[in-house]
Amino acid sequence: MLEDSREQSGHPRGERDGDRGPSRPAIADSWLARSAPEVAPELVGCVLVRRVGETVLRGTIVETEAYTADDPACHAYRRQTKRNAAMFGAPGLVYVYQIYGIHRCVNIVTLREGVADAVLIRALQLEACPPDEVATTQRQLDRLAAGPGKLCRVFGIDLPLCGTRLDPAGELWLEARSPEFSDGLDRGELQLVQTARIGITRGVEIPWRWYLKDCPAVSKKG
DNA sequence: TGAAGGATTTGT
DNA sequence: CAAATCCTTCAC
Repeated sequence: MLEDSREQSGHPRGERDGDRGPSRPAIADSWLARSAPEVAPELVGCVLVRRVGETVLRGTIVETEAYTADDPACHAYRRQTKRNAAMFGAPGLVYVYQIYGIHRCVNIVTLREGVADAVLIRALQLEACPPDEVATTQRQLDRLAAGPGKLCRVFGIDLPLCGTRLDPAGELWLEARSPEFSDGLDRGELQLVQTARIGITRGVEIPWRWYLKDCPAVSKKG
């Protein structure tokens, strides 16, 4: 079991006390062996964990989108290429791509090897400000990972991670929803909203975007 | 071999 | 609403 990184002394601001709880169980590849539209809403509430050296960053997923092999918006819709090859891999692989020459976006590959299904992680709710970031207000912290490009920048997710496997012993992995999050959904205190996907030109009508209602860390408008 | 354009973000 | 910015993808 992975221990949280020890608290670094000397961070005068931005650190909060919410990062000491026990880690949730890591999500198994078998759990991801379902179609992307099935997995995507269930990934909301799960935690994306990133380790870079001694630093461990955690963020609750609050917005996702699903892409499938027969979906015209999918990068792998036409055929397998060098860029999208990871999407054809086994569930539990990571697919990272560069967009507009500037940003990176990260996907979780689902379903099964040979079929290009993946879930785009679009926004994270951070519990604490990463050491290299600046967030003096709660609002700034909320917006730090509010978007697929922003969360990759904050988590240091780049192209070398493309094709690697989610692994609690590695640099990137997923943890299951907390009981509190699941209870919140059960009680209706937390609600998932399903809408059309954002920023695409094909498959525009397909409603495969999910986000946490009223969450301040969701990209654009909730 | 070349050009178009993209699962975005930011500022005007 | 347009720029930034780069490399994959697809057409010639």
